[in-house]
Amino acid sequence: MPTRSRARETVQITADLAVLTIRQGELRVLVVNRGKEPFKGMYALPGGFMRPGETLDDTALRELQEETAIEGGTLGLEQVHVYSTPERDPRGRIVTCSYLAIAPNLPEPTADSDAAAASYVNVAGLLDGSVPLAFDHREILERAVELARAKLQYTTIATSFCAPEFTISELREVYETVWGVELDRANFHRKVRESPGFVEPTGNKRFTSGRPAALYRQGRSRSLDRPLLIPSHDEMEI
Amino acid sequence: MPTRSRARETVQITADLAVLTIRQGELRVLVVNRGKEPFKGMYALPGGFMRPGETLDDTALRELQEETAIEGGTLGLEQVHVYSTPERDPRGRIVTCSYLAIAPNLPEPTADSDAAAASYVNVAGLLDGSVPLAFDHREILERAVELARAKLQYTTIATSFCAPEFTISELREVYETVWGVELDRANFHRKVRESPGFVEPTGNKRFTSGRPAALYRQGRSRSLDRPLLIPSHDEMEI
DNA sequence: GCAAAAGTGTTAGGGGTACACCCATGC
DNA sequence: GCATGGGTGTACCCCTAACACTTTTGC
Repeated sequence: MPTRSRARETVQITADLAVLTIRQGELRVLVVNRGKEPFKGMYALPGGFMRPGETLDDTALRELQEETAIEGGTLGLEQVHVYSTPERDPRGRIVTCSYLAIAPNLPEPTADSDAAAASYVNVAGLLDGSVPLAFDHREILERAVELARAKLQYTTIATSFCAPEFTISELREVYETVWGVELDRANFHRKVRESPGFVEPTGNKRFTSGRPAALYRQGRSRSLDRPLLIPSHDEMEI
Repeated sequence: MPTRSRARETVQITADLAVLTIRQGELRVLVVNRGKEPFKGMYALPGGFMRPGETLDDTALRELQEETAIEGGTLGLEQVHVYSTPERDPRGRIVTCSYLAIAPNLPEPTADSDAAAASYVNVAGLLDGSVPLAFDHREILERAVELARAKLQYTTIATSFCAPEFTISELREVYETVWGVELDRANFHRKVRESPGFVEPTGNKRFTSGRPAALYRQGRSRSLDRPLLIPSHDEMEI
C-alpha cells in the first residue's frame, strides 16, 4: 500500500440550524439573507463556526440564541447529519453538522445579529427548488425535515411547535401540517389523551366560534409508548 | 456583546467505527489493540483521520476495508453521532464522527493493517465498564448499539448479521441477541415471511437434527412497512 | 334555534400474542 | 418409533379506522 496522501486534513467546523416552525398553516424554516459572498443575497440556514473551547452542541445553541429569542434548552436541539464534501463550501475545507430545532408559534425572529435579516419561509418552496438556498442547505433541510417527520411518530416534540397552552386541535394541525395528511379528529383526540405524559390539562379553555376547547400544556414524557404512525397511503401494488 | 473569542477553531476529524457482529451467541464489536500512546495497550474502536479530498463517509469506508475483509458498500455504513468535547483526545482538538456497521457471521477480522491486533469482543463487557475502552469510545459504542437496536425494528439490517444464506431461526437469534429478549418462534416466522422484501427463499435447505430449515437471502426492501417492535416488558407501574 | 367546533360512542376489522398442533428429518 | 427443530392453525385481545352522535358555546 502506497504511503502517499496519508496527510491529515485540517478543517473548520460549523453548526447549521434547521429551525422549523408553523406559521399560517405552513411548515416554515428560519433562514437568513446572506450579507456577503459567497452566495450573497441568497437565503441560507443560520449557522456559524465552532469557537475554541466549544463543543458543536455549544455552537449550535449559541447560534440559535443569536438568531431567535428562544431559550434553546427547552426545545430539543439535536444533531442530524454531517456534511463533508470537499467542495461544499467555496471558502475552503469546511465541514458542517446540521441540527434540528423546533420553534413554537409565538415569538417572531429577531434580526439583531450580524445576519442581515432573519425570516421564516415556506419549507415546500425551498425543497422543490423554486426558492434557492445557499451551499448544500437544500439537502440539509430535506434531511432535517425527514427527521422531524419521523420524530413526530415516536416522540412528543410536536408540542414544541405549539404555544405554552394549546388545544388538541392545534396539536393535530401540527401533525397534519408536518406530515401533509389529514387525521381523524376523534381518534387523534383519544390517542393523545390516552398517551400518558403527552399532554396535561391546564383547566383553562379557549373560546372560539363553537364549543370551547380545553387547553393543555406539554406533558412530562418525551417519548411515546405507542407511536402515532404516519398513515400509509395503503399502496395497492400488485 | 463582547467581540473576544470570535476565533474559529481549527480541528482534525476522525471517523470511528462500531462494527457489530454476532459470534457464539454474543453481540460483539470490532476493536483494535492500541499500539502507541495515548491509551497504549488498551482496546479502542477502529478509526482514523480524514485525508485531503475525502468525505467523512470515504474515511469510514476506507477504515472499514482496512480493518475487515468486508466490502463495506453492502452493509449500511451509517453516521451515528459527532463527539466534539475539547478534552476528548489528549493529542489535541480532534472531533470524531462515529459510524455503525454490521458485519456478517462469516469472515474473521484481518489484522494486516497498522493496527496491532483486531478482534471481536463482547459488547456487554465494554458497556458495563469491566473491559475499558480508550478515549470516549465506551460512550460512542453505547450510542451505536442503541441505534442498532432501534434500527432492527424499522429496517431489514438484521439480515446483515447473517451469512448470505440463513434460516429464519438464525435471523430470529440475531434479534434475540441484539435486543436481549426471547421472541416467539411461530409469530416471528410469520411476520418475517409476510413482510414483503424482508427475505426471499433460495430453495435450498439446511439439514440439522430435526426438520430441515428453508434457507433465505436478503430481500430487496431496506425498511419494514410494519415494524418489529421490541417487546415492552409490560412495565406495571401504578 | 342554528351553526360551528369540541368531544364521546360504537362497531367492524386487522394485527399481535400465546400456545397447541402438525411436519420432516436423523438416529 | 422417538427426539428435534421447522413450520402452521387458532382463539383472544387490543388497537385502529370510520363515522354517527352528543355537548357547549356564539350569534
